[in-house]
Amino acid sequence: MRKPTIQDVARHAGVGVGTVSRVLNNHVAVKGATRETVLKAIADLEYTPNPHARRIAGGKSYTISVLLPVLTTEFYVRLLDGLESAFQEARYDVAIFPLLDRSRLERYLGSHTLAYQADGLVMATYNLTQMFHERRLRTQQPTVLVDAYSDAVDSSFMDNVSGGRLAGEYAVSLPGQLYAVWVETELDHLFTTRVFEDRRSGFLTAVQSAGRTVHREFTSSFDSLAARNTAATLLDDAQAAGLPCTVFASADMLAGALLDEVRLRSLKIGQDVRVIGFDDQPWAAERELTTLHQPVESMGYEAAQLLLSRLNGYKGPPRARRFEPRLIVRGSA
Amino acid sequence: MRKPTIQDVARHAGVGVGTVSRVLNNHVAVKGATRETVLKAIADLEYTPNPHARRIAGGKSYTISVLLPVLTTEFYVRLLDGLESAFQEARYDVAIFPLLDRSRLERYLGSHTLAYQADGLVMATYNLTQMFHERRLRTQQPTVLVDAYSDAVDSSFMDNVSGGRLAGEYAVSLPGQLYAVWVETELDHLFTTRVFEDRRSGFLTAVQSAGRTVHREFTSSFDSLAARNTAATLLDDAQAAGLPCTVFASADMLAGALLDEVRLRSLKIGQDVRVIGFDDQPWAAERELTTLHQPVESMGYEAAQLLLSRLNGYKGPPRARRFEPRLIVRGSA
DNA sequence: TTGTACGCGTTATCAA
DNA sequence: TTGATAACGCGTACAA
Repeated sequence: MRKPTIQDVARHAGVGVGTVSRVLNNHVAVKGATRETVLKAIADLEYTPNPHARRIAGGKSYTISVLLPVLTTEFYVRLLDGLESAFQEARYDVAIFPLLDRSRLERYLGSHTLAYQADGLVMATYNLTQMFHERRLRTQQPTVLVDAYSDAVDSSFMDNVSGGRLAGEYAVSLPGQLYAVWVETELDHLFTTRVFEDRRSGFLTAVQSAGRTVHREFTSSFDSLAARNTAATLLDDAQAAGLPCTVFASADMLAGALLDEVRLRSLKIGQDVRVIGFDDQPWAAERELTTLHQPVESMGYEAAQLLLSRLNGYKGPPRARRFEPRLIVRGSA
Repeated sequence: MRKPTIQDVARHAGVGVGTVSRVLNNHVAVKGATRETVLKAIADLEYTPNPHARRIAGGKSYTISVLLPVLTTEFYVRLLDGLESAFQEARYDVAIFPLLDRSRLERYLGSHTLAYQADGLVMATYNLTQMFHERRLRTQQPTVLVDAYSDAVDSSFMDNVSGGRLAGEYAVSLPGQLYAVWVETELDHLFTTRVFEDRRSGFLTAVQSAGRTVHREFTSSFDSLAARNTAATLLDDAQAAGLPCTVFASADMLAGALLDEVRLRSLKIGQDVRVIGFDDQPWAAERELTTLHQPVESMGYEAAQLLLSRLNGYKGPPRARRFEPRLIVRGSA
């Protein structure tokens, strides 16, 4: 049997196709009763609109491209949840583009591909808008940054400076020397992010305001081996300098490595060594990790709203939506 | 200025729209001269066909969904190169779906989304067809497996048994004890792959045929920290048992960790410890790693061809395209 | 070998 | 508030 069309629904409901379309798109000018009739007909026939027909009739693609780093972090799953729920409400499809390599990115956005057809772009973590200015990308769609900030386009992001500050303020209230571990910014100047610099500057500010200093800082790449090595080096230093100590690990992954290493050395977490993470990964609760929780879904949802308003014609200057992290105190600190 | 349509091209070339369409779709019945005229008009106007209009007129989506594990390996970049080049020739768009989590997969394929609309599915590495049988996914599109095998659907894959055998045959020709490191198969029975079992069975077969035995086997998760730990444990054992030894590391990443650890212990690579990897990652050449090279692009290209033939109506039984790895001998063994 | 005309399933417009 | 109908841009019979 053929897939039902809007015509079938209209006939079944005894109305015109225009009315069905209006119901589908939540137009105001539909009487409650007829709306019900139409909705019932849609359910009866198990009708689903043909997206391609919409796209050609509407002159839009009703598609948003989301450019994502290739990382299996819970973070991006949650971010997508927020983005997708907002776009779904507005009947937009979401196409995900993993940022596998630079040449692929240029190819994707350069020509007649799906991403190019998209009505809007969401860029997560990396601010790729500089490529636009370099004229390497010709894309002109409305763009929103999420988990990143720029004064050139709309953005929705966590206040990482504030997160660092919260960590710092809490850290100085604890006894012992202060340590910090940062994540190395990526080498390619294109795929770069400022979140770790921000966390650092917030943390240092708080520490200085309290008249304290950070005993030693470390930098590690975002990699479990590097994290483990860094944790070992840090603890060597701390044990030599004398415990207790408090470590701000600017990502839960780094904090996890520290927890491992502390256990390995039979030291007491939350006593000899206090650890503050960042992210509140799903495992953070069971490992009793004190960390900063980010409202990731909200951040995604809001980013989507910013983009949707542009698609609906909003022309104002770039807007920034700043979200605040929350310190979750658990056993590790 | 408005985006040019097929009408504009026809007018500019002084032909009918039908002719332009035929040129676009490589139909045979077009005279060489008129084809040239049309092509020139297309170039002059910088015309690009509207994919949505095609989709509705043709009744197909001209889109292929590729389901990929979220791994930044060179492997998947190359695989996509092969897939995309084939699909592009046939004027199909490719949508990438990162396998972020299980629920997202179900959502993607479950209803009115982009993936569902696709004319065909490519599944890389993981064989998700069992979900279809469990009726968790209702998708009925033609499907092809790449880097995985199943007798239920078309597949294009490397002969990992043969790769293991090649490694084994070479390994037994070298002096010293034999070691092997395997990659732990994932826990979730859904996201699982047989490639490492296959490499193992091929390797063991070759070793046994030569009347030799593997001194000790290790298993590591696909993670640089675990790889490093495994490398250390292995070398402890090997140094105690007496060098030289030969190690088959079933993935270059594992081999790389071994190389690091060997250097750390001031042992001689290719002399005290011989290492054979698998994958031929870009860095393998400069690190002088003996490894197995996979024709990844070809594998992707062929997978695409298998799927395209189904889309063009081919109804035969599932076909398997087997590719052979090639041993690249370098300094490490 | 080529041009014309119709149909695909929507949205948008306009008159009722 | 609604229904009829004209686009939207392309593929494809069918006729020439």
